[in-house]
Amino acid sequence: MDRRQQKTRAAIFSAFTDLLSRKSYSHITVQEIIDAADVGRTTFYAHFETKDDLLRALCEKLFGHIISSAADCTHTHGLYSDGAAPESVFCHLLQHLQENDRNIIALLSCESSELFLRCFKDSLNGLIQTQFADRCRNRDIPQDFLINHISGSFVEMVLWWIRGHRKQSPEALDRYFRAVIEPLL
Amino acid sequence: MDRRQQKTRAAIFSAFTDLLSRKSYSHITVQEIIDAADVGRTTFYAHFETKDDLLRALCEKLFGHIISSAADCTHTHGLYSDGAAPESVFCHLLQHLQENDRNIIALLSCESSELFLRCFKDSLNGLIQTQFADRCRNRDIPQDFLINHISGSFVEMVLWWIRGHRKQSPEALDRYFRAVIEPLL
DNA sequence: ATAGAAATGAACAAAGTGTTCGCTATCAAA
DNA sequence: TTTGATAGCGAACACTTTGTTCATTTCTAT
Repeated sequence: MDRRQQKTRAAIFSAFTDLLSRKSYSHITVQEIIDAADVGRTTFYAHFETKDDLLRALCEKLFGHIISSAADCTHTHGLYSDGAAPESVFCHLLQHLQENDRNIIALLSCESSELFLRCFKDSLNGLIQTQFADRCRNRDIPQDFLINHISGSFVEMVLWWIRGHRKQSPEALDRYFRAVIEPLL
Repeated sequence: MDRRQQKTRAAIFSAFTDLLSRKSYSHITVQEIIDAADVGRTTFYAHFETKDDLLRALCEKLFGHIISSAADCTHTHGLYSDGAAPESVFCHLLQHLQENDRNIIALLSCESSELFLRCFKDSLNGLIQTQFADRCRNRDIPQDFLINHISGSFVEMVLWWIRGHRKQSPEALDRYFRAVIEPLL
């Protein structure tokens, strides 16, 4: 791909992320993004159809990366390394977040975090579904209820963690999470 | 209060709710709300400062009602005195939703449901805190983690339920939920 | 019946949207 | 190094939306 394209695309993403940390999505104008990214109006619209399209692209980039990275981790380590090693997909995800992977934390703590959280959960749901399908054949609770419960409460936990300024280590959080989830498997 | 005020306020809420079922919050214009509610432009701005203000007022009305009703239920036993009396606050909340209380379902299933879900969870958090504060102090899991886990996964469950077209009865849902939550208390 | 409150519609400036057009700068490949 | 193609630029565009003002009409509470 043309270097120029990459450069403007990156500038737009960066400006957008930056603006999101200061004001809500709906109050950000395309004009502001253009000004902050210092690109021509025409250039913006050559890359993205609308502001919504930009948001979609950003979500895709962010969560596509983090989820596929987590999926890779399960191929090499398995979903849980029961007992012995402290490594779980959840811990892996949390560590990625802790490292502020691609400024994802900023987006999950911004005023419009719902947008990203919802997207995060959707991505996560797919991951959990493929990885957990066999493991949660649980008594009288429907499987998709359980899948939803796991991905839903993981996302809610992340939000709680971030809102509380990430005082806990990923490992501690992982312990808490497993304490509330593992009894169900 | 002046009847005219109540009437326009209701007309605006109704039009807004109606529009939300068809398009996303950010794509709804004040002009559309005005047209749908059939009120003057000046009248709208006499009632609400902005579209955001209208959203806030709507959330307040909806969740203020449902939560305080649930809180009351815990004090007044015999509200539903037949055989299928709700045994938990959760069941009570679900039954309220099932009765499509104030069109709340429409708002929780609309394109912009994140906005309402987040507000729902915030209201719920207060309720859960008062209800469960004494019951969940028995572990190496922090109490506010647990409170967040409960309200968070309840809200996520409601979303799952609504997205799946509410096939389960409130009672069945309540059983599932208690199955994943009660082991922790 | 009337004073005060509420609703109305027209008009307004300001800001934002998404598009077109002609021009320039940059790139990749021959 | 030349060259054709691609990307970016900025001005201008017609358009919509916003939030406000103001004079006027209608309703309501007492």
